[in-house]
Amino acid sequence: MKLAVQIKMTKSLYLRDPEQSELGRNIIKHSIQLIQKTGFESFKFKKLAESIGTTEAGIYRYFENKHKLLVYIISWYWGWLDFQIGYQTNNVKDPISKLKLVIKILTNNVNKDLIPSHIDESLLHQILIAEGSKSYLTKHVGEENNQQYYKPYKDLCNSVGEIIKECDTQYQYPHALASSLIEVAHLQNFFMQNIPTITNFDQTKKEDQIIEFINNLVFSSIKC
Amino acid sequence: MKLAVQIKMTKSLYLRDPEQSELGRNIIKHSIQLIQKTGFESFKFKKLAESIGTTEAGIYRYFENKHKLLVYIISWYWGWLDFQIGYQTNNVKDPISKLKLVIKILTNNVNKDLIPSHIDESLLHQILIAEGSKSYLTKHVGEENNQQYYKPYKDLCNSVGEIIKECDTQYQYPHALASSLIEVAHLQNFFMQNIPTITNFDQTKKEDQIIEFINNLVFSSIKC
DNA sequence: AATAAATAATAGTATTACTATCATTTATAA
DNA sequence: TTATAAATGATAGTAATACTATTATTTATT
Repeated sequence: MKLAVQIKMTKSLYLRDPEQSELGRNIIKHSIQLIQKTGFESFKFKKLAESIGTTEAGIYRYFENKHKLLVYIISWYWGWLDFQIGYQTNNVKDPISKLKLVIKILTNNVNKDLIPSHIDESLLHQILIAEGSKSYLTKHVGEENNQQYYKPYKDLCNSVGEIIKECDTQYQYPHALASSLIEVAHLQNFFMQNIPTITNFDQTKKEDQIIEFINNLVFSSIKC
Repeated sequence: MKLAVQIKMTKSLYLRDPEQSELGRNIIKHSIQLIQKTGFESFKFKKLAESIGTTEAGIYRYFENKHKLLVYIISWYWGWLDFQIGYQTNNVKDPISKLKLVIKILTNNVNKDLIPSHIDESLLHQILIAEGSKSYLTKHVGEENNQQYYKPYKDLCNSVGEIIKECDTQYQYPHALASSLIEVAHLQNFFMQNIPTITNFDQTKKEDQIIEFINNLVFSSIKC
């Protein structure tokens, strides 16, 4: 049996743990496919149920509503990225090389080892780009934050912030820079794909220019 | 009669021009209040109609759906900011001072002269922060871009990009930097208000630290 | 005064987001 | 094995929503 990582999830996000059953894993798997294909606004529990071969009620036993399901999926990915950063930078000593690797991981993650088999990493990456900010852009962000919905995201920002601090102990805004670079990586990818005039990136070159842009942005700001 | 600016809007966004009638201006005015108060997801044409004292059908004669109304409002604000930049930097010669002023305007716009009386600038600024990216984060972004929905946004990115170029003619990513700084300004403001651990900003200091953070980010990246 | 345009009033429809109920299957435990 | 509980399937139902359609009334224009 293939080794796969377990990402710790906030219990308040689900009613029944989707990782513990075949139906649960199917909900995650098909949600990722459907959300990526149709966009979150057109994503309906009824369609999801049909594509799995279960009923709406079946889904509702796992997730109270589709917003929580989105937050679950997005959080899972933040947790996954945070794990990847720890795992891939494990034996990198030099903080600058470390931060460069982190930027690369955040911009176009490649390592697909250890990912649970029901999760399609590249679809999930596309969801992050196009739907990620919808997880926190709600009127209930305050309560949801209190209920730890965004813990994996905050942990990730913190991990990246710590590496920034290693590079420049004097830098005043490590967390703001961390959250900015994470968001800018996704945003510029979205713009490159959809509104290319407001970027200077050529889609044929994939994420390479975005990585260069962010490297320049980050390493000019911090003194190292 | 007070002087007010006219922002040129894309015709495909509305069925009837809301600036040309009392009802239309009321739709804009009350939309801004309601969206800010309840968030876009809970914003309903029925509630909007009630608060104006008209009927749902009345709103639908101006806007096909609430997404178009959101894009209209957001676009109006991009147009307004673009105008503000031109107006306020008009007699600033030094490109660096100009760019600093632009960053300030984008982060917390203050000048409320010339704004049409039915538009509440500070509410609109809050909407930009919390709902702005929903205008383009849709599966139809491609078609909507073709229909010029984002023209004011692209024009603004272009104006800012041009000023960046003035500061450093060699810099490779002026548009990407422009769109990034616009978005980061809003994003960090949102995080400061709602998920403060992922920023390094103290809300009591308002936007001053955000401005400093972005100044540092931008002026380290470009050589000047 | 005649005509057109904008608005108000009302009703109706398909879809959606959920809740409730009960029967059946599957897992667990005595 | 049998008893029991837990998970799932099947079906139905409801309130709210995002629109569309129709007709009457008011307001503006010629």
